Amino acid sequence: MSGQKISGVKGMNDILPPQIETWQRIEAVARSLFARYGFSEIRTPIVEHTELFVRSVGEVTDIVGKEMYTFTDKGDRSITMRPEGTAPAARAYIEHGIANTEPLTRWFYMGPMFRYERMKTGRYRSFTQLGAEAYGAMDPAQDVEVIALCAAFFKEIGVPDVVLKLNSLGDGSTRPAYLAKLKEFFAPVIGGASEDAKRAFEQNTMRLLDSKEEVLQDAISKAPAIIDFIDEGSKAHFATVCRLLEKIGVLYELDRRLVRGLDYYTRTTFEFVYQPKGDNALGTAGTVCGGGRYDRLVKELGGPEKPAVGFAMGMDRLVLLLESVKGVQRSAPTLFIGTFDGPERDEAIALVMALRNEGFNVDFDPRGGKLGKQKERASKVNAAWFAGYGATEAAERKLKIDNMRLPEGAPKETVEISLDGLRAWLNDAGKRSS
RNA sequence: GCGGCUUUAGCUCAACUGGUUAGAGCGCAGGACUGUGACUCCUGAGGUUACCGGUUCGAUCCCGGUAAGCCGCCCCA
Repeated sequence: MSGQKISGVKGMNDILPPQIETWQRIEAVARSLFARYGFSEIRTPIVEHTELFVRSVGEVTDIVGKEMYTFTDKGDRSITMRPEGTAPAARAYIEHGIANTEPLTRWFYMGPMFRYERMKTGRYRSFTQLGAEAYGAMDPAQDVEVIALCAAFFKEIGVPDVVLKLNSLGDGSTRPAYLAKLKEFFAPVIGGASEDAKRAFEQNTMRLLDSKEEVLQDAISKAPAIIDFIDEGSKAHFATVCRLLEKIGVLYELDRRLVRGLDYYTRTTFEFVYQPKGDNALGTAGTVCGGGRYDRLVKELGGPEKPAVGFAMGMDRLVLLLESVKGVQRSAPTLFIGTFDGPERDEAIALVMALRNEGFNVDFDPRGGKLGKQKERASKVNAAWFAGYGATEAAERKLKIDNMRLPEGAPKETVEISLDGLRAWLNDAGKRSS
């Protein structure tokens, strides 16, 4: 009957304190930075009609082929929990006729995505993406703005060792010719490869280029690169993207074999990959951000002809990465006030609440108890300062405040502050302790 | 989806080739200090050794299954 423990669903994790603070920091930096770049936040539902993803992401991709959480709702509709954010954003863009009200639209979103995959570090069934979409600009400056936004984000958040990889897939006009060449090239060696590779060969030949299979490595290194086949317009576009990136000081690496898994990409594609010198906290899940241009997606989904560029970042991976380089940081109160039983306790509590309402980070122990225990508690929550408030303090209208963050073996440091001067002192102490 | 590894207290890990009351550190709780003070000392509470079954006189240890996690492939953020 009762008492049976129920665990969470495999691959879907809870985020609890103190780890939540890393998430909130990322979210805060994102909101502020994206706003400065002119991007507005959108929120779309977790689920969409299955058809949306089949048509945009591509029928033969693994995402659509075997990784979607799809179910039939009570109205007999086929519904899918979104496996990515670009298609829902495009759907909303079309559905609300945004193209009719503004020629240029820049959006971003954050939220959970769902894919039924084998679990690994940095790869979950429910994962969170932070993505941006820019509609309406064909100019290479738009590609560059989006890429620069990513680079600025990594810099601001303090993620080291991410390198930008860049490639161009062309506008699609020359792709059939390229694919034919590629198939021809791999045909002699594909026989010795795995079933996975053979399936890729048939259905999604470009994917072979980032296969890790031993028998294919030699061929991969010599395989024709799509960038040598692309149309003149795409070539010029790509050259400008590269030139502008150099101009604004964003470092990149050309990666002739960079192909992306979703069907809708055209022209510029890019990835930010975590490549530290030592241990890699992400293992083989090193891609932290992937994006590119998808000039035909909006039209293919029934909208107007509108070019677009965007990217998606894996926030779970970002969190993992930040924790591996910075550890988990926990916010702490500036001042912890200890209370005594007696008539002054009400005053002490009122003081705590008043200070909080004025914007100060002040804590106390609502359980009361011995002052020693309260001070222990203050130490546990890493309070910067501690002061008892009892009969003496109430009478003298001043606090004796102890420094709780003294280095090992240092002499005690206690300051006496009048209640009237407390706000000014806290302002100063808050700045120094955070 | 394929191959390999792992699972002992809330956390990190012990326990000789299967042998009886499964340990430690951290954390948590209490006391020394019957309320002006924490980082000291003492004490305590937590385990059907992931779950189900098998072999055995006897299983944390061996075998099978299930679940969860990890590594590589695949895929991708």
